[in-house]
Amino acid sequence: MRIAEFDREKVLRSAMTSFMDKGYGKTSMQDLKKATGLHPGSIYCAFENKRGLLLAALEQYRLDRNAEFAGIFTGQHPVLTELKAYLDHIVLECQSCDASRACLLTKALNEVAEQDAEVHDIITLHLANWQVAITHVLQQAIDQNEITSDRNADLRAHYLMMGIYGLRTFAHTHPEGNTIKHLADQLYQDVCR
Amino acid sequence: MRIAEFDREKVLRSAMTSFMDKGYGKTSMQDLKKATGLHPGSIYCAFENKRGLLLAALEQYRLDRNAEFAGIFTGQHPVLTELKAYLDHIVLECQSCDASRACLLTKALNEVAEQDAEVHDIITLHLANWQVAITHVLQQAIDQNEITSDRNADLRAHYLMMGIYGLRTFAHTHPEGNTIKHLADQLYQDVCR
DNA sequence: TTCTTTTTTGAATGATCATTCAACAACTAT
DNA sequence: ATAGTTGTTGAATGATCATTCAAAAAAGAA
Repeated sequence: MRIAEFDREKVLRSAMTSFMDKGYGKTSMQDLKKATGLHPGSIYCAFENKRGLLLAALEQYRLDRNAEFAGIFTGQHPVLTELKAYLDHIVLECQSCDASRACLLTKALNEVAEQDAEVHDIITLHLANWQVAITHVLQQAIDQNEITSDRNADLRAHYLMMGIYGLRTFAHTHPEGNTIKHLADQLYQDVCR
Repeated sequence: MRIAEFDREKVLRSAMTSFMDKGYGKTSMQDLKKATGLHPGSIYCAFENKRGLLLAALEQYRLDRNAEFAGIFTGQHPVLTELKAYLDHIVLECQSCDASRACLLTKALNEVAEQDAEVHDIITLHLANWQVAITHVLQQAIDQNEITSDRNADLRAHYLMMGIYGLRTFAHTHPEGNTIKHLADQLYQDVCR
């Protein structure tokens, strides 16, 4: 026996940012070697493939995003307060210098999912889980009479997700100023109206 | 002298759909040869580069989109009626079987714009022009008292664009049913509220 | 027709890339 | 300590790709 020397999470996060910066296709094994510090052979030993590394990175991304979500929706504050904080968090992400480093899911969805059914399914599943979580949040808000029930939680969740997708794309071409913040604020109002 | 044999618009539209289907990076010259019917040498003679072909395809896409826009906003109907028709048109596009063939601009923005400043500028310019056109439409609606002036046309235009970006991404994972239609209808209401 | 210019053809080129592999090193268990 | 197993190294491999090029073909000008 022998234990692998590298820190799996660090390696996967490095791979993640490489894939987000250059895209999956344009990220060469040399890029990945530089980014992760792993030699080609080690990558193939640990992840079988460049594609295997992508799958593992997607899984790590899922874990990270879930942790982030759980860290905001703790239940310690009113649901809507937490939802607002969640949107503000996304705005900051869009405004950060590496906004183009956007979301691994949408990047991979655009670039590889259409050619790779398994990747498509993984991403679709992850997004579906995200939707369930958001629906749950909005259902809580309805149950606690923070918002009305004339539009159900599912509909509101769909709309919120659409808005967040749009915010991210919008940020690609409008990184300056606080346009993003304004849009997010109105999105919040429209979802909770 | 000798005149080129191929139909430039047909070639560019073929290249467009190839780039949209497989992405710019994964579309090989062989793919382009099959799609356009042009041999590699001819492509290099006419467009200098694979990248030159992308630039030409982006320009053709711009022309096509502008024509489409002008065909809907004719001024023959009330502005808001035309805006509704525009959104319905986008919904149909999202629901069509080749929804993944989405928008060349957002695809290229995600895949190549971050690595290629000129492509980024071209896309940003096109999107800015689109924004101006949409703002103009909404300003008309305000001037004609079809919507209130408590939110200005710019803000409304930004929100509409964000929504359309989001619709397209959303459609990638929810092609079924009329969720897209519902979302577009609410987007319309929120923009015009 | 004949010359000139431009396009077309498709094989050749050189670069890049993912992947493999065999030698080597490190760790565990006996 | 030693055998066995597994991770690491980095050069080699074979495939793929964008690009080039020289020969052939087509069209207009003379």
